[in-house]
Amino acid sequence: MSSFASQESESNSRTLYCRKEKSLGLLCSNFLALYNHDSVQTIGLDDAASKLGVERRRIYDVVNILESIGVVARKGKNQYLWKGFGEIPKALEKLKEEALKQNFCFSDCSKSLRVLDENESADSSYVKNEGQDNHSESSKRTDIKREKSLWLITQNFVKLFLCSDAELITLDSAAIALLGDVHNSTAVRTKVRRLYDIANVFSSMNLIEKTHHPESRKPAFRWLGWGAKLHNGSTTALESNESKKRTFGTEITNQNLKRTKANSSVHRKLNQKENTGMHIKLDSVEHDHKMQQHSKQCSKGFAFGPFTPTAISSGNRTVRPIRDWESLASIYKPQYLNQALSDLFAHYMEAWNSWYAEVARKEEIH
DNA sequence: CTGTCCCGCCATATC
DNA sequence: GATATGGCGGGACAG
Repeated sequence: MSSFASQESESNSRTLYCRKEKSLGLLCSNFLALYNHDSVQTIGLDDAASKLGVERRRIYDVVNILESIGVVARKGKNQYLWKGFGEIPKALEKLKEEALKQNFCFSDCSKSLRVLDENESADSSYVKNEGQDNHSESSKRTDIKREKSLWLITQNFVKLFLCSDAELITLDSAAIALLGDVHNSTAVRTKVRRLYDIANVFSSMNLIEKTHHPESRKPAFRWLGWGAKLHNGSTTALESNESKKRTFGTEITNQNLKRTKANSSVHRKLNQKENTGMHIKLDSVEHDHKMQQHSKQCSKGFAFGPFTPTAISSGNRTVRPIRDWESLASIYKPQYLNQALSDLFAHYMEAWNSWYAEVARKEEIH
């Protein structure tokens, strides 16, 4: 059957389609801002989808990524539990232990190590150890279904950072490392797509940061971590302070505008899946240069103001009243509640504040 | 052009 | 059967 759903792609839908407004990172920020309250216990997927103004499929993406670092946990059908950011340090610690245990570390320069990874032949001793409390509530035959991509990829991606001495990782190298097959270009491309998704979510949480290699100009990501970036490699520590609370504001809510799709051409392709066995092999390791200045992206999602859910009508009306630019500007002002982070970016904030004050003054005069 | 990555088809798991 | 979940990659976007 042919479904022409996009009829009104005439002059009406001439609207400015902005890809950024639909990004997973923004959606994640909105999601976090929506549920990061102490009163929140459960998260309904339908509720989230409608409140955030996105289709359900996207909620799965966000939730799966967040689940892999402990922020949420699956409770049941359509239901997730909000665990909070306090779980992140624990989750990261566990991931690191796991990674070390399974030889996940890669050194540098094309050294391939194996990661014990189960094949689908024998599904037996595969426990997900979900939750930091390991009490007797396992061993049910509720064996976790093959935790496929996103959840696993995310965890492995994190492990890559946690165990790597390289602080800059390109998505290509990560994909190859997580794939163990340098040759299958299609698989690598698909993996890279997923890594982009994850990277967007992590970037919105400031777990990682996008940069470039010093002179390679190649895009790469740097691990920021959740807490303070401590230089001495102290393994323990990790005093879970609840003060590490970042505010995830929402700038522009996701809208329902659709990308102008030409036609729903039914193309099919036999797919092959061949991601079993993992070889860690990362190269292109560069030493850290000095922090380059102002690598902030144009749209920081920090805000301190109250979250304003879309509250758009369930249809595709998508009328969002744009506030005045002053409040928008205030929203754009970076806000770090974390002490170390604010320390790190103090000069940024200073520069920003002075600039902002100047602009405000001029505006007033004007 | 390359890099990014949104969208949604449709396979699969689950009810 | 219906519904919930999410793998996957085409191809639109951004620079």
